[in-house]
Amino acid sequence: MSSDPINTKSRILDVTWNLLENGDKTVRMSDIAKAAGISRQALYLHFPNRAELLVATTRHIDVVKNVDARLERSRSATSGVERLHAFIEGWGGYIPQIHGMSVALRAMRSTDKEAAAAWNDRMKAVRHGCEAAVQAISLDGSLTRDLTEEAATDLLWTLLSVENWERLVKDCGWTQSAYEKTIKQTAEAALLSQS
Amino acid sequence: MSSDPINTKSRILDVTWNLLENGDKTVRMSDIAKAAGISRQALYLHFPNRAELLVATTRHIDVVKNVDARLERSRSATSGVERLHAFIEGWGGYIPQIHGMSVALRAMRSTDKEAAAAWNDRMKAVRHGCEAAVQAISLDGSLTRDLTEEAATDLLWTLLSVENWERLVKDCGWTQSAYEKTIKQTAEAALLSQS
DNA sequence: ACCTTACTTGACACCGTGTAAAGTTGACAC
DNA sequence: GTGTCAACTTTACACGGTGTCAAGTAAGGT
Repeated sequence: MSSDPINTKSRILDVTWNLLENGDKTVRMSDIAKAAGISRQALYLHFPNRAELLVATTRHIDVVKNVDARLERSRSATSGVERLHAFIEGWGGYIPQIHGMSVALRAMRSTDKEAAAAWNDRMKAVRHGCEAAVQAISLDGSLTRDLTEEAATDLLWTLLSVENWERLVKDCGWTQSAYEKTIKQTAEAALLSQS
Repeated sequence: MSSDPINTKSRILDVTWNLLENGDKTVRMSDIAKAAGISRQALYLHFPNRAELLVATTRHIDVVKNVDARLERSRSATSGVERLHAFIEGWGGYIPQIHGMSVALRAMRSTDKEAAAAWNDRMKAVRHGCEAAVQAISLDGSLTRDLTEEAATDLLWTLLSVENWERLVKDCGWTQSAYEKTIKQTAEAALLSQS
């Protein structure tokens, strides 16, 4: 055979992504192998274990979906509130695309240290975005006096969690736009001083 | 031996509870058995499987901590806002005591249907409390016009999730009182009309 | 003395992850 | 056209955790 290893590797990543986002049940290594058209063992020739395969898949999704560009778009905003809106749209709109991934990675957190670290890294990046938005609001002088910048960042970060998106969109059946609209309103109501 | 089965059963529940709240790692059936001073197999004489043991433990905690009384206390509130506050204190103050339990039950959701159902039931009860608070606010005429009663209930329910408590208190290091205070403020800002 | 109840010990099947070893097949080199 | 390398295959097995099964034991009541 001797097929192209790069093709196989990216095919594995695509297939893993697809299974995670569209599959209903838990995705096993054998499921991924079958979907990629290789043996389960061949999977371990490309990735040392399940955790690293999942982590590699997140990175792969990031590249394909260009998450950096998405999140950096909020940098061009002039006012704090604009920045807040842009960030909520950027991150909030990204969540649906990584949701399946996120479920799998979070499920591994309890048993796998590496998976936990990967997820935390990810969340730390989101927190940085939240921090930047809060600082922009603070610089405008419109941050509520009830919260320090740090507390405001924590709160916004919490508001924008994947878990909250899950609950509102998946459990409560909200549309993506209703989610974004209400989160924006809630974030504004919680963070801005009533002028 | 022939020890008292009721004592053994409640000892198992106590020990499970204790391990879940104070243990750092994943709690296995063998851990529980060892802590209860019985064999692993004897556990299966009292509970058919891990899921039912966990579910029974939640019910046990509810009884001991009197969760009903806690949540019903908000019924005596006169205004909608008071009711909201009482509910946030009641449920929000209960979360720390069931947190370990909640982690374990949520971790099982993906693999065990019964565990998922038990957790959902639980959350449905919380949602009822949220609904009652929102209706009280609406009756006062102070619900924001931006949200329907249902959407407001969804939002409050989301705000009061165990996951949000986890993030703010466990991950961000907030105190319990800071958590309660800020959630109250945020809920008010999001749900009340600006008068 | 006998039965019942609450347990014990030991063995084992199942599932999913990860490891190990030996065999196959295609591409490319010389 | 022979040899070698790389990508893969098949088969087999160890491990950890859950759950099952069967036989044995020890205390209490009648």
